[in-house]
Amino acid sequence: MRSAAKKTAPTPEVAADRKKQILKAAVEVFAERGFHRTRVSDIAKRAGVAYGLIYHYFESKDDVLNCVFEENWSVFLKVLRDLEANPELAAAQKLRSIAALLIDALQIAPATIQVIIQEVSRSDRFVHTEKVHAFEGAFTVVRQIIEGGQRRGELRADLSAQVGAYIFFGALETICTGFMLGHIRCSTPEEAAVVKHTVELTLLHGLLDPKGAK
Amino acid sequence: MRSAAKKTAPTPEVAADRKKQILKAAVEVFAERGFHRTRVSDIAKRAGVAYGLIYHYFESKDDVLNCVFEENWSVFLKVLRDLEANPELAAAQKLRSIAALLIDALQIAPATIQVIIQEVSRSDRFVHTEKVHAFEGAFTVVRQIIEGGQRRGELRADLSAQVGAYIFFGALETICTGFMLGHIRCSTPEEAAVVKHTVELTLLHGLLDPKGAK
DNA sequence: TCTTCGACTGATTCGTCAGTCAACCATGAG
DNA sequence: CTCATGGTTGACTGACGAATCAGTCGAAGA
Repeated sequence: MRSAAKKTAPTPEVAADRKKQILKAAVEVFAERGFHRTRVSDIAKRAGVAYGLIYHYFESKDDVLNCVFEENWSVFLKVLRDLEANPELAAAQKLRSIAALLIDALQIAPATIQVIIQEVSRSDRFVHTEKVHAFEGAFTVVRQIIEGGQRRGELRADLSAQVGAYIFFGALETICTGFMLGHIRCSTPEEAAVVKHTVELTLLHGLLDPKGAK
Repeated sequence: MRSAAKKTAPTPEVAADRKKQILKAAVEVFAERGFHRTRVSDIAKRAGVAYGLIYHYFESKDDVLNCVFEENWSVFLKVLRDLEANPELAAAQKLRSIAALLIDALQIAPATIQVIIQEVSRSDRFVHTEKVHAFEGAFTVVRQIIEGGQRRGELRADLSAQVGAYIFFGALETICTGFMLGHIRCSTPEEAAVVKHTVELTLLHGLLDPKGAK
């Protein structure tokens, strides 16, 4: 009981709890069936809540997806921005950290990652312009990291930071997909280390064997 | 008027033409609005054909998408397999060729690429298992190329070929996405060259500047 | 006790398409 | 000329699912 609230607080955080409860259920079913194939009634059922209540807390089905996205993406973006702004770290180290962040997140909250990657980054790209902007935010950070590294001579200057950032993100995104399909294992710290190591070698050092005969 | 047909050719290839005509229209509208948001009537309208005729040539709306996919993917896959089997080429060269193939295709048939990437590779992954298999085909080829390169000492042996293949494909996929969003320009040979060059440097040589201070 | 307020319910409404089908030509054969 | 064949048409139907809304219930305040 949250009796502490003065007279004007009948349900202080109950509402917040309910909303979270619904969001949690939504993430689960979205991850299982995909946004388009889940009915609002599926979310309600999973949350153990009446159909109509969804519309008490959310504008629409789309709004539910938006909330899932915004709640998580803003956190991710903040971490990214902090990383980028840190002058102590080399560009390579920043990129490594981002990759590690995502790969670790896969173990902690696979469903959430899956929903964001599959349902938000993709679906109806041209309708939800705001989401494209959100992605651009993260994307810009990576581009800036690369550009910074190039200026300081840490990274190759003779490539497009723009395209490089796309490659970096694309690599991570597809690893997430591979994980979801069960093709890439990274559920244990050891497996995750292999993946991180491969990302580092491939993107930072290159696939070519430096000792290799040309 | 197609009066040319002799007596025994009422509709020999007219049917094939019609089918192509519908497929072409379908690719266009799928690219514009996405599979889910296009109505069958949109396809019909674009093709300048009656609604019902779609169902004369195709089982269902899904079947239309399938045909788009299969017609193009099989071609792509064949090229990939031929590349992989060529003992003349170094692994790096094979990977370069694949990247070039895709980047060039972006200029020739952007809508087709877009549909395959956006609508097939993504949507309803777990429903259309056949498509996952198809993708695995291409994906396996890349993994084999990497493994071959590793065996011959051309590529680093201390990384997961599986994950590497995912990174490679992910990079290319996202470049396509960037192109579709208008963020990556590669419509002229010069622009395409920049992109190819960046792919090569990033994935084969690594982002790190070899001269860079550690 | 009575009233208010808002969380909560779920049957109903309403729009949207995918897919069907009966009728319509055009052509070629008898 | 007549019939048959098969491509072609588009109005129609049936299902599905998002969103609504009239109403229930319980707790807090008067």
